[in-house]
Amino acid sequence: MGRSPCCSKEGLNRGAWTAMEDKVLTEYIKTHGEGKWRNLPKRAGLKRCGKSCRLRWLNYLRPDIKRGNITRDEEELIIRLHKLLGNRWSLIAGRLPGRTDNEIKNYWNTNIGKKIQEGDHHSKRRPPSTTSSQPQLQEINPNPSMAMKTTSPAQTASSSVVRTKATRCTKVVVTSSAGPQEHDQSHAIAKLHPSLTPDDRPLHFSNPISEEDTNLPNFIMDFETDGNILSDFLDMDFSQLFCLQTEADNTTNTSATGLVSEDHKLYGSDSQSFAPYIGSGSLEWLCD
DNA sequence: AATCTTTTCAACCGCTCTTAT
DNA sequence: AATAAGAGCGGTTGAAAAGAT
Repeated sequence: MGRSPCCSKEGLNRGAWTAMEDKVLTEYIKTHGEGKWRNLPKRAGLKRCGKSCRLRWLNYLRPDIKRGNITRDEEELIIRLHKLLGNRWSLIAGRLPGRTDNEIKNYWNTNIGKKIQEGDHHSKRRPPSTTSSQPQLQEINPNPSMAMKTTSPAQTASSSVVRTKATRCTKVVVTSSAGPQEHDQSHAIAKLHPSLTPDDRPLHFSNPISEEDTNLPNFIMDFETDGNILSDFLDMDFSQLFCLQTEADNTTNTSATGLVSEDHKLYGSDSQSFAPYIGSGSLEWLCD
């Protein structure tokens, strides 16, 4: 049986998108919104497959895309979520505001996965977040988007191909030390939520899982036995996880909301939604 | 400076899942 | 219930840039 192809593919442009195509697509979506991808190219006057348009929009043109290298915190989060979810990149991406599944997948394949394979991920402590070829641009460059991506469609009026590739940058002096990031998040959380009791602990999170005896498939099966729990879990804002230490360092009498760093501004402020799970120790396995 | 090798990541492909009819 | 269309996902590929020789 099989499905009919999403488009004839004949007479369609393929490969890298031009600035003009980006502009047309962006304008169209601004006016008409997302969706109806199959018909979109025809309506917008693009010689592209609908799937290609969707991908281009989701992975590059969307206004909320976060530019720049994956940060250490993001990498840790990816590793933890991957431990939990496996290669479900879209789910993982859903926990990292502004990051796309494709970006995370690529990052995993080129950095984390490789490290793990090479066995230099043994040190459970924070791995060198970025490989030698991936310095922390966000900590160095005030405008990471310029370092990471080339000109935006708006900047290039021509219809030349937009080179969106990141430029590799290996010779950078990183001034910030990694030391303070050796965080003990559960400690920080305990400081933030001293009032939480074991009664707050949801059933399915009551047994922290050590790295050694985690049988991931079984664990996920257990995890998924209660769809509501999983749903709630995935609704949490994991991005707040790596905000907590900083906050604990900065203040002891504020709630988990009202985070002020640059990244924090991007995130929602409902860390309370998972605080009960973490504060009770239920998710300490996620924090190592 | 030229050439080769490695790395990166945008884009493609094929499949599955969801929704509409 | 069956079928098709639409949408989304994850794996893979290949062009281009950077590094090595």
